[in-house]
Amino acid sequence: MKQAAKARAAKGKVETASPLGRRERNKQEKLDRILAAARELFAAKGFSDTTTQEIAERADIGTGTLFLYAKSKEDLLIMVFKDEMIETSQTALRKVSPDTPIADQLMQVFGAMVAYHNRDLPLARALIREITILANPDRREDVRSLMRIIYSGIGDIIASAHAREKIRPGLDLLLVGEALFGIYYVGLIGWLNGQVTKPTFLKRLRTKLALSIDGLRVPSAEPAAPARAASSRKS
Amino acid sequence: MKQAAKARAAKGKVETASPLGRRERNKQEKLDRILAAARELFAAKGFSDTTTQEIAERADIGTGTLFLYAKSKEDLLIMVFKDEMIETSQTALRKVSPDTPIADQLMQVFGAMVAYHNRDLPLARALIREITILANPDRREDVRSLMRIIYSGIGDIIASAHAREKIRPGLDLLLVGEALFGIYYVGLIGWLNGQVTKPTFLKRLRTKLALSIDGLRVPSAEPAAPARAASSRKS
DNA sequence: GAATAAATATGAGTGTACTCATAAATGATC
DNA sequence: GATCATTTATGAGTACACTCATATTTATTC
Repeated sequence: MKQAAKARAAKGKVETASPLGRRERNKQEKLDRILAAARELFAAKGFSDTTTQEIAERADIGTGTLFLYAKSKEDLLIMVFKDEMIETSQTALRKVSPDTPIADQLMQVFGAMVAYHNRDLPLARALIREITILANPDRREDVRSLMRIIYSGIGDIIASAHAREKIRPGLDLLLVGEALFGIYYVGLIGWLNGQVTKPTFLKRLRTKLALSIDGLRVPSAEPAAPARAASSRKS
Repeated sequence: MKQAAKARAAKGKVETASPLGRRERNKQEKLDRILAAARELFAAKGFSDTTTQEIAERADIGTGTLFLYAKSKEDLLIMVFKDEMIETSQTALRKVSPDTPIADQLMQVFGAMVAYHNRDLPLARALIREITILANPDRREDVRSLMRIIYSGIGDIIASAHAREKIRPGLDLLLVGEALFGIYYVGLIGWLNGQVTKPTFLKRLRTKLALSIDGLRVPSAEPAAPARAASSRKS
């Protein structure tokens, strides 16, 4: 990989030498290489110490090409993070007994996320970082896709729990998704802030979660359309 | 102001012409000018369309000097925003009758914040934007001060309500602060996202707030030290 | 296989937040 | 008022995310 990039850089434009240019490879392959490069570099050097140049180089593409596949550097992060987050939560859920109450199931998943966060900060911070998109009104579309990812991951959990009849039918998935994300977020702040210890945080979290789930009303008038994206993943 | 800056730019280094250079002014004056310049420009052009060069020019200082008074462009935003947010919440609270239940008082304050947000988006977005600090571990100190601001503002509200005996003594202020901030945050996402209408959001908010306040347990073992910063503002 | 159109790739170029070596001002001591 | 030390100011310079005019490949039609 590195060698290929170097060769390219040394030779300048390859025109007649290699009949197999990089363009015979299809878009998916290229995207895969980009994401792999990003994942490796983010994990090795951290997000802010990784430059888009480096990612492009490692993926063996031009600088500009990178931005045909991702709208921004942060876009790359969320793409990489998405898979890991969903995988983490689903792996955690698989270990939980079906008899466990829903609140505890969610706690397990959340615990796994937290553990993952501790293990691999540079990637996990993507979620928080990406939120900055909110500050830029031109990029609402990105926010929507971010939320779709989050709802998708959390929605899967809820849907799974629902299939085991541990949750009331008709519960507004979106609402729970929001609450869980919000709790995750708020907890993170307090935690990083150093003002709340881990056990305290987890205790509070448990309380809030129980409240959120046991106390929620099902909004009967609303069709709850936005949440459908989450449940349509595997139905 | 503009003229002064222009004159400076035209002449280059002013050495003998004006015996009253800018250095006779003390730091506070300079900071005030910087914040005023930032406030005006952010409001007029928006955050991202305002350059640090412009702010420096309007404040009649060098580019580098700006960064002696604020660690970053976003730092300026949070400084400007802090005052307005606290003022907004306190003004709102002043209009509420003492007989109003605490949940409704909070709702009033929150409504004022939302109204403010609608009225002056560029500044209000600072709060969300500043959260990006979390992504940079070198700036934990900044996060702490941000949270102190938020707790301070919300803490004042709670403290005030508490003085009117509409809230149980011993209620964990920090917890409520977290919850309110989290709710604000989550609501904002859904709102900007266009997936939740304003009335729906406010209805949900009311439900959640009631839950947070009526359902919370007071953690008796904890001294609740972090919340003290909020109440020490005026005691 | 020539000609044309459409899609995709490229990297030098651009804008801007932030830095840093240098300079100026201020204060202290004699 | 000369000398040194400390604080504060400066703007040209730097680094890096992202753009855009141009080039290259692929697809299509004859």
